[in-house]
Amino acid sequence: MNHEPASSTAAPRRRAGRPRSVVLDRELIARAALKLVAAGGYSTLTMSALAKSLSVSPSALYNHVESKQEIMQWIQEIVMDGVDSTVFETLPLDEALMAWAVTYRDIFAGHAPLIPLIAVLPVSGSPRTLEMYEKVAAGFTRAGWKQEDIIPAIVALESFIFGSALDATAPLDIFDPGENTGNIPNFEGALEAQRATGRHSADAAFHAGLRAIVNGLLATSRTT
Amino acid sequence: MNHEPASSTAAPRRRAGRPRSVVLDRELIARAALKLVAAGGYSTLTMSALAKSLSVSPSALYNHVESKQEIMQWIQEIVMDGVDSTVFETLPLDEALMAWAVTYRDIFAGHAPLIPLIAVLPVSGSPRTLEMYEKVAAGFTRAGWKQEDIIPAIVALESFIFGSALDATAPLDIFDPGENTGNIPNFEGALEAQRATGRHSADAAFHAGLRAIVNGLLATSRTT
DNA sequence: GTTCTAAATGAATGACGTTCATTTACTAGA
DNA sequence: TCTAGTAAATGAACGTCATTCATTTAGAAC
Repeated sequence: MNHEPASSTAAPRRRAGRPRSVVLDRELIARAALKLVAAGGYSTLTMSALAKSLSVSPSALYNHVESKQEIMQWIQEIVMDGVDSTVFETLPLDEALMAWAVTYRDIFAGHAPLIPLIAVLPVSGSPRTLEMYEKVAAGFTRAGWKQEDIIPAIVALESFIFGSALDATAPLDIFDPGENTGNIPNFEGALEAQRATGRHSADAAFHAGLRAIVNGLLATSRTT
Repeated sequence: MNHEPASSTAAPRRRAGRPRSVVLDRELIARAALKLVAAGGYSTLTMSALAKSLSVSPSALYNHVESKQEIMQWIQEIVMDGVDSTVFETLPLDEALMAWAVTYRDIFAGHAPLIPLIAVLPVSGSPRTLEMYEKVAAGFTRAGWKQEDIIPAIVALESFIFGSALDATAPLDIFDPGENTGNIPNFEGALEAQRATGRHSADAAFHAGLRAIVNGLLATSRTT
């Protein structure tokens, strides 16, 4: 992971404008947006706040960006770059999948608003995401998987990861039945027993689920 | 599934107003909202469109609703009611989980914008959701599961289901690498092989993943 | 008939994201 | 050195939202 600035479209060269100290470009905007998000969450990421943080007027951003969505995509690429997919080159498939999934979920738990976007976004716009897929696919191939089973396995894992990342942002007491108690003995019993373990239910669920899905996938995999 | 009107707070009785034909109430608003969504998707669900569909001014809605979010929660309850969780009373656990998960995903694939909401919403506000959890928990209990493992298993399954529902809304060609071809032989090979099967990759992934996670959970389950 | 009150009104507000005509100031070519 | 040409920034709009609020309306209760 961790690439250079990597602007797929050549960065605009200093040309003109006002007595500006710097000229906006993709990298600058994306970094500023990420900083804003890091400081105050996604609700503080507005075009005017972003512009202000760059000492520029909101409309100036539109010389470099088509829409706010595009900025979200830039952020997504940077964030995705934090996912460690080198593990597929060093670990056996099952361990690599587990390690990869853990970092993947942890990172996107802090960027939940990106998830509905990513799930629907063509990968063609994100070279780094493609690189990640390549490394994962290589891991499956090396383990002898049938080619046609690889994409579904990756997508299934990602679905679980994204769902778990969303879940990780839920409040701790999300399952508290409140006043609606009485008719739900099995659920309440399970809830109490889970509570007694002292574990975060989201974490317990993610790890149990991850083990299950990885084992399950490997158990049913047909090799070439 | 399928309950009566079920307004937890008593419905406001006809009291006064204008020469209105009907008085707004929770059920009426929720149904109108759902109808709007069914007709034009979530982007068409605005407070003024909703008000117009009820022949009322937007501000009138706020006599019955705290916020648009609350309307979304009402919709969520109705939608959740469509998930069939009676299967746990008739089928063995593994089959019941599969059947339940399939309807769960299919239904929420048509209501993706609800997912980020649900994942974070306290269940205390939704009696029907609690009822569903009770049925699922009962299924696990009946199969002899350790109580403390039940909640994590349910949460893991739900995470996978929600992630898959989001994924189901993605465009068919989401994985098309576009111009970024060349350095990704393993991924492209896997993609081509998957394409050749003629299956929707989202569907293939969901079914493969579901089988894997259910088998994996049952394989590692410790019973009482 | 007077009072009480739930409900509806419509005008106004304040965030947003986004557009556009206009201006600014650097660069390249004559 | 002068002159276009042009990337970039400006600020004043817009349109679309959700939401608020003072005011009005008209049944119900006594």
